[in-house]
Amino acid sequence: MPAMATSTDPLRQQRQPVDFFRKPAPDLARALLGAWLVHGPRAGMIVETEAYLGPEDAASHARFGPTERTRPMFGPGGTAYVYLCYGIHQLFNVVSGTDGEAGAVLIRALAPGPGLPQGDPAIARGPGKLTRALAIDRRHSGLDLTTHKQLYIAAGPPVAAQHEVGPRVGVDYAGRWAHEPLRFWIADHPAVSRTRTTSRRTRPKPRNRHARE
DNA sequence: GCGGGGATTAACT
DNA sequence: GTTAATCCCCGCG
Repeated sequence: MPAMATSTDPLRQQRQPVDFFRKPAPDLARALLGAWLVHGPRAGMIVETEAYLGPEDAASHARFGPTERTRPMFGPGGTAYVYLCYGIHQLFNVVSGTDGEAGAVLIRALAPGPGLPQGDPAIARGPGKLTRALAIDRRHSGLDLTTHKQLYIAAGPPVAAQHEVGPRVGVDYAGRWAHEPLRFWIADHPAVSRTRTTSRRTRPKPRNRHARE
């Protein structure tokens, strides 16, 4: 029996075409849940995303207009945008919409697939960790995911995953944009990052509060 | 040029 | 809950 997929070869046939990416970032962020991010022999299923909009979005790199770093964000949907965060971590984004219209989707977490160790659900949990797991870095920024031989997005299982919505992570500086519901994740999936802050499970003890004052 | 800060992570206390 | 690691981007002058 075939059982577990150990190769990305079958995913090659499922590559998403340009039209898939020609939608607003929030729509693409939802559509990417359950899809595969593939880099050569390694792949993971996308379980968590964030949408970043154009110059109006105070949390988006597009807020300063196109620069050398952010130019891919202003390109056609289906382009890769990879940048360095905190001087250490490479963060991978999928550009949304049409050429000239800024927007991108940050991939925040993957469930390990072909080419990755299956035993550790946290191997690609977190935007900095998944690029390391798939060996993606800034050299991939600007590549066309709809035609590149090694790096692309492939359609996932036909069943649409149940997803949840919340504010984006790490953008407290962005005023009202910090609160917009632009983060999407597959409900209860073990590979989703920041589960503690998300579900505020850290609230164990109301104990004896009636004794106050 | 210079200086502040960030779409993070892991290892602390 | 706090912090170090670490570096390039961006705005300003």
